[in-house]
Amino acid sequence: MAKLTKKEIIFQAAARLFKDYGYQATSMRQLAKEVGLEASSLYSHISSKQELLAQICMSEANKYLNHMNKVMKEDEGIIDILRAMSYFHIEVAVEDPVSATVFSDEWRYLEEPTLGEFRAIRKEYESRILHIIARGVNEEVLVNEDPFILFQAFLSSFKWIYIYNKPGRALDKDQVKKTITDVIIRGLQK
Amino acid sequence: MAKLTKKEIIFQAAARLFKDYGYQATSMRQLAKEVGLEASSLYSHISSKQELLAQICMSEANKYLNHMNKVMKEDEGIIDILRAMSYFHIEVAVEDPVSATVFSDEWRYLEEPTLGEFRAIRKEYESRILHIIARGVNEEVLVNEDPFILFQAFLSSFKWIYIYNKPGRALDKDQVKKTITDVIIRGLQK
DNA sequence: TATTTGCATACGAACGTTCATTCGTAAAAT
DNA sequence: ATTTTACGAATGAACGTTCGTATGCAAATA
Repeated sequence: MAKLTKKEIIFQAAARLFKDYGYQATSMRQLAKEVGLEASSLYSHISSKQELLAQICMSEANKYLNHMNKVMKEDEGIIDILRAMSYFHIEVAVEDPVSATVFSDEWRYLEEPTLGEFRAIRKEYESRILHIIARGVNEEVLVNEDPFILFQAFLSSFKWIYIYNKPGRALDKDQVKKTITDVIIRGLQK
Repeated sequence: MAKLTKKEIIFQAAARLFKDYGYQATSMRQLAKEVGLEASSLYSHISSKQELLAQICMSEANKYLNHMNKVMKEDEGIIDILRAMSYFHIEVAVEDPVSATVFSDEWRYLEEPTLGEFRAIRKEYESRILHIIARGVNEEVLVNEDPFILFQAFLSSFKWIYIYNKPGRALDKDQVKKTITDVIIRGLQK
């Protein structure tokens, strides 16, 4: 286990608190207590509460986009691409449910200009998935329905995972990957 | 259109603000401005901010539970029950996306004892769906996978709808009902 | 006249953040 | 080898602001 800097410890604790209580409901004093400091001492390591949220959200957003770039390059069939995307989403959700939750639920408390950057990355990412699905519909690999609805159905399949992957009730990663991916692909396929 | 009392107007505005900004990030002064009052005047109609959240969440929770009771009584086949549940979820999400969002995302800011009551209703509701799905697996109507995972896949299908049903981008209700229900049922079915 | 509704004002608490200062350590200078 | 300088880390006090809410009184409504 690599030794974490205090700054990393703070970010990690912040992510957990943001997930458990929400960004707005988490106070800097609460965060300070969590890492064994006074509130003011946090500012020796970070510049603002907003910076904490920004870094968590942006690094997570880039994680998704980067992976997308890898998968798309391999130029496989549509089903294979969707399957790979599904596996990756579930992998992230199970391995780092804390960051995934903050990324998913708390990004709306980002302020400009970070909010704009976040939205741009997200839009880029989503429009690429939408495009793949639209192609799948055109090529009659997927069911002949509105691609946007299918796209949302696809993405929403992964949204519950980080929420319900609680300690003591840990999900088997491979089982979730297989089950969810099979269910959604079967649902979308013609 | 029935004429709304001021109290109803306040609740409606509160739900919209809670949805747009979150419960914690919505201030009573903001809400007051929304309904053309001063903050203090709100308290002639309601007793607390928490009451607003409580009533919105609880009435929505009961809505789901009541409908479940109707559907279950008819004692149809498992696929028919799941199909009816899916239609109902989508109906609610499209018709009242505001309350549905608050119900779905903001309930965690409920305080006791309302939080406990809410959780109880929700648990009752979800365990019944889970039970149906487990039966479906046993009777080999649904795919032979962990019922809990299938249950989550089912419920998550509806979570995106209220979020993306924005003005100017309204979704066709019947189309969404048909598409989403078909996708999820096909995915779950053996 | 009695009751409801709205307002101005005020409250204590909590918020994120800044500030001057202290402490311990490690590098630099003597 | 000893002293000086520099610096990162941490602190408690305080800042201005905003929060949800209470109170007392005026205006509107019944």
